[in-house]
Formats: sequence, structure tokens, C-alpha cells
Amino acid sequence: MTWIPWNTQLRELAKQCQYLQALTLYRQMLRCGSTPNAFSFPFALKSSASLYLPSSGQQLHCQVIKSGCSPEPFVLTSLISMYCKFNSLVNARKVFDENPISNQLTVCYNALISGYALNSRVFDVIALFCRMREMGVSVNSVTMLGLVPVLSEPGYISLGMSFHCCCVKLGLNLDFSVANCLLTMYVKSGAIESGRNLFDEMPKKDLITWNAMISGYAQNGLAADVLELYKKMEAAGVCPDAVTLVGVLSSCAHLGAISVGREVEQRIESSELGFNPFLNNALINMYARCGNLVKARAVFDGMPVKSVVSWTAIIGGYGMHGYGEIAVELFDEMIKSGIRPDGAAFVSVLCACSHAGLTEKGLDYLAEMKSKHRVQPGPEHYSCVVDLLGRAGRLNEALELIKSMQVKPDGAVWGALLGACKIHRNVEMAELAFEQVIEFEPTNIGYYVLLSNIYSEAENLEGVLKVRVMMRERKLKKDPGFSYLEYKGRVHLFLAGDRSHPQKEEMYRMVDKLESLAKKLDENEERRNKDVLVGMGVHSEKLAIAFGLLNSEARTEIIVVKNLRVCEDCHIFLKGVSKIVDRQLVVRDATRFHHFKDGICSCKDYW
DNA sequence: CTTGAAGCAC
Repeated sequence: MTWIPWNTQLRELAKQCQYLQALTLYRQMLRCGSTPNAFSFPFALKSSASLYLPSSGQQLHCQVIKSGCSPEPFVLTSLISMYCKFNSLVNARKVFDENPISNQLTVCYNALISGYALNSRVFDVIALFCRMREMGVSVNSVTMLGLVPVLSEPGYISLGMSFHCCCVKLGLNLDFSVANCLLTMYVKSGAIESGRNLFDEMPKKDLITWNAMISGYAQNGLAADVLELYKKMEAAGVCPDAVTLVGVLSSCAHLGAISVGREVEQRIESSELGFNPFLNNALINMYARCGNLVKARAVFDGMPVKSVVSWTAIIGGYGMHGYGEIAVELFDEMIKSGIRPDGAAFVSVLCACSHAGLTEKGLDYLAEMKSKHRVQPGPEHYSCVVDLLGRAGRLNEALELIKSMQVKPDGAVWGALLGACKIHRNVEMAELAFEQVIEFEPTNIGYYVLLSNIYSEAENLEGVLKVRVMMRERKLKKDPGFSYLEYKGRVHLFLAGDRSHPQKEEMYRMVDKLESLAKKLDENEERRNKDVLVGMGVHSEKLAIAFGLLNSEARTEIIVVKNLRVCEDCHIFLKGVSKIVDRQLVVRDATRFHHFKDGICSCKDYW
């Protein structure tokens, strides 16, 4: 039998992450009378750090000191890193300061910088980096790896950019690891353009590079860019993983891009990703938002383990499509099954209540949040409940609720009240709500328009003028509304009030028809749905819809689906189509317009 | 036994 030296065995075990075995071996080594040296300690230290055994680590530290190995660089870095892993930065720093040699070693700085970064100690990280530069200690990519993540925190992006420059100046090769970190930093801090620039500059991209960019777009709400990039990724031959697909699905949900969503689902089914709970949650969300509740429910039912996120997605799905009763039932079922609702779950059920007019139920939930479930209601919950009370015409109660809030109300809370004032034509309270809401969102043009409409409905011309003056003074300009859609390979652009289109006659006739239809539905509907049927969105959108309907070869004059689908080669996807009434179109608050080309969706937000 | 640590990103 060949004799393998203790240190070699120890190293191998640590390398293979068999930390427990490594520690056992280390103890065995001591029992056999071998003296650990500067090449034994690091592996033992790393093992106890990885197993999170602070007491064993302390013990090892004592042994290190006794053995006189402390100033060995290898040992030093291991000690520092270990204390960082135990979150005991004071001890890590002590080791660093007590051994002056640390001051000259890149590895020691790196270990400590990572430790500070892990604990979001931005200033310590930067101070250490500066000191390192002053001392003339060389910086490498591991240093940057530690530095960059803390710069993703809000407010540090300009510093992050200078670090990026620094990397370039130092001639550090921006290999995957550093470049990916920088990319993540940019997208997390919302500097999505800079992120994209870096992304484009990267000669080689790995899976994480693509994922970082895709998730970055998804988190910043740039759903169309997500889909574009996803296509490019596939073209580049990079195989997407669960992280990629979560980002893609969330964008499909935003855009109503169900065709891409279905593609993704097929891909999931044909791979082993089907068991990934994150992906399944994203699928539920996508189907729910695209209006296919049957599919959403099937995915939900098929999940062996449902988390609060899964429940929230399905509850939200039923809620947003008007099935408040089912949403409420599901919520109660979730609680029965022992899942603790979080803030987001309450948002979904409260929204469901307000959409379905379940006023009392919603109020009960708000009360239970604190008392039963120990969830502190935030402004996002109050805005739901204000909306709920507002729809029911209980404006005074809504106002009282806002006044009684323990947290500070935000723009959305007052905005919900303002919206309710519009439904119930309460000018006085609208003025009050408006005053508050523009404190929070002075440039949100929507609120000005809302108030102006309230005044104009009340035939208060003075008020309308007042709002207009205010908008002019604040230099708020309403973007000219435009919509576009692609039909048979040509993009048709529609500007509000535009009369230049060759089919204008028929289009305007169709618009009139649609408007009278919307109005008729408006009159027929129950009061609680009044806001659902306020009309058909902006003028350019009406033109686009009219154009689509005119050119469709579909037999029904008006096809009603959640995502209005006119015919195979001419798709219009509207967010907010919220009701199907006798095969007729009911559009609610259409504020986005989408067109599809090769499965890539673009959208334009406008007022 | 001459062995090589520090560590990040979706």
C-alpha cells in the first residue's frame, strides 16, 4: 500500500468539497502525532468555514498561532476568508492588521474585500481598494469580483462605472467572471444602456452573460428587448437554462406574447427543466396574464410542491380576469394547506376582491393581515383597498382609511382615490386626492389628464383650464398617441386624428361602430364594472383596431378573446382586454399596443 | 510530498 502524505490527502478532500472528511482526517493527523504545518491549516480552515463551524475555526486559529505559522500568506488568507464566512469581520480585520505582511498581498486584500462586500459594507470595500492602490499592491480580477457586486446597490453606479474604467486601464482582461459582474452591476442599477454596451462589446459570452442581460431587461420591464435577445441567444447557439426562461416567460406575460410563451413551454417539456419550481411559477404567471386560465391552472395543479409564489400567481390570474370568487376560494385553500401568505399574496387577493366587487371580503382580508397573519400592510395593500372602497362608492371610508394608515401613503394610494372620484364624479375629493398624488408623482401626466376629465365631466371649464395651465407651467406634454401594427409584412402606423390612411372611410365607420358598442355595453353592465367599460382606449388604438378588424378574414365581425386576435397574419395584442361579453369586444384601459413580427414583440406605452 | 490560497455573476 502506498503511503499518501497527510497534507496531500487533506488537500484532495478539501478540493472535492468533502469538508467533514477533511476535518476528520485533520484530527486523525493530530492524534497520530503529526504536526500540522502551513500547508495543512488552510484546508482545515476552509473546511470548518464551509461547514460553518465557528468554534472549530477558533480552535484552529489557536493552533495556528501556537505553531507559529500565522505569517504564512497561505494561512493568512485562509484565516481571513474563514472569519469573513462566519460574518465576523472584526476578527478577519484583526488577522489582517496583526500581520503586516497582509498589507502587501493581493490575496489578503481580496479575501477581506469579499468579506466586506458580502456584508454590503460599501465604504470599507472602497477604502480597502484605495489603500491597496496606494500601497502599490497589484489588483487582479478576483479583486474586481469582490468589488463590483456592492456597487450594484442604489446610488453607486457612477462609482461602478469608474471601476469599470479602472479595470480597463489596469489592463485586466475582462474575462467572463469580471465582465459578467460588471454587466450585472449595470443592469441591477438600472443603467441598462451601459449594460447593453458592455454586453455588445464582449467578444465571448457565456450562459450567464446572456442570462444577466435577459434578466436585466426583464427586471427593468423591457419585455420586447428580452424576446429580441432570446432569439439572438438561440441563434448564437447558447442553450437557455431555467434562469433564461424565467426572464423570457415574465416578458411574455407582460406583452401577452403567448406564442413565444408556448414555444418556451414546449422547450421546458422536452427538457428536464419541467420540475423547476421557479419556471413553473413563471409559466402560471404567463398563462394567467395572457388570459389562458385553464393552462395556468393545469400547470399549477401539476406542481407537486406549491410555494406561496405559485399560489399568488394563480390567485392573481383569476383575480385579474374577474373571477374574484375563485381567487378568494384559492386564497383560503392556500391558508388551509399551511402556506403562510406574504405581502404579495395579499396584494393579489385584495386586487381580486376589488376587481370582482367583493368589498366586504377585501376589508376582512385587510383586517386579518395584521391580526391573523402578521403581515404589515404596505401602501400597495392600501391602494388596493382604497380602490375597492372607491369602486363601491364608499369614498369617505376610503379617505378615512388613508388617513388611518400607519405607513406613509404613496402616489398609488392617492391615485386609487382619484380614480374612484372619476367613477363617482366627486370633484371635491378629486381635488384633494390630486393635490396629494402630485406630491409624489409630479410628472405623471396621467393624473393631470384624469383630473381634467373629472372637471370636464362636471362641466367645470375653469377646472379644465386650471389643469391645462398647470401642465404647461410644468412643461408636461402629452405624447402624441400612436399605435402601429404589422399586417402582411407591412407596418401600419396610426396617429391620433390621422386621416391619411387609404382605408380611412371604412376605418372611421368601424371606429364609430366600436364606440357605440362600447357605450352600449357600458350602459348594460352592472355598476361595479363601470370602469371596465369606459371606452376603447386612445384614438390611434381605435384606428389600429378598426384597421385590423377591417382586414381580417375572420367571419365574426368582432372577435372577442383575451388577447384580441384578428386573424392569422394580423395580430393585435392588447393588455387589459378584460371581459368577454357575447363575442363582443370589451376593452379596458388599453394603454399598450403590441405588434408581432417573427414572434418578436415590440410595444409602446403611451397615454 | 514543494503541493497554491482569495471568489463573483443570472
